[in-house]
Amino acid sequence: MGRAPCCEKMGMKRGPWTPEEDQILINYIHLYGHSNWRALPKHAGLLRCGKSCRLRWINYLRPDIKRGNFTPQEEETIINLHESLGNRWSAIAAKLPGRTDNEIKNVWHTHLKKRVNKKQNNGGDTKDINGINETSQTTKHDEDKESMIVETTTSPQQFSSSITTFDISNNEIMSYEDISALVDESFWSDFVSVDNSNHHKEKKLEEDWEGLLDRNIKINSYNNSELYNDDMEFWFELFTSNRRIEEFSDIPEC
DNA sequence: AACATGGTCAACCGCTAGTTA
DNA sequence: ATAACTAGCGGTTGACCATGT
Repeated sequence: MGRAPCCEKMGMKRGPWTPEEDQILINYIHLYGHSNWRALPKHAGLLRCGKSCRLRWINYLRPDIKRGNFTPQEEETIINLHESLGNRWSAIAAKLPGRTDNEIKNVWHTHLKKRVNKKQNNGGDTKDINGINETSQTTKHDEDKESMIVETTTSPQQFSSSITTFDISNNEIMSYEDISALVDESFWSDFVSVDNSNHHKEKKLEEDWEGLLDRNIKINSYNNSELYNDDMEFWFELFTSNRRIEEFSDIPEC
């Protein structure tokens, strides 16, 4: 069996993502989900390979990503899990809500590995990692885990700390309400079960998307100072509203 | 001030496993 | 059964930044 080519190398853009590309990707996934990464960039109008889009979404754009420094508790968890799981970063990430395997891998190689090695060389007192007394921290640790999960879905800071923001709330570009207007109640169930032969429905979806894309590209006015404020409000509102979270959770997992 | 060095992290590469036709 | 394809994973790279000399 021959290895399938990752993507068409010719004409595919590489390197850091621009805010425009991020916005296109996030808007597209809001509308259609990501059932087929390979086809996604073509339909979304992105000059990226599907793999790159997937990585960008999973490691950076996903709404439940928790940004910022790892807490001592998280670091402790990583060290403990690494001891039992080894370099299975995705398995470790599964135990840390809002953290990606890539991020955990990075923090392991840059901080934690050294710390563990040092500890082992010193004879290793495993009770106090990062200056934390494990015994006294146990209950607090569990509480922190709980609050960590809540924060993951409610804190607007995780988005404001991100380099990239999206002006989805800006009326001139594309508000969530705009997207919702395009996406009626039955959209997701219809879309998820869409029959490939149903060209009419697909055509309509394409038209909706192209209209959205057109608007965003035409405007092409990135005023970052405004963007940050509006963006933060948007995400805060989005993730503090149960109704919206439910709607958002309809995006199919891959 | 200029350069060297090391740390950080986003993104890419190549492989494997799973799924579909 | 198997070829073709996709998603996901872990390792690696390279750009950028901070700090040291």
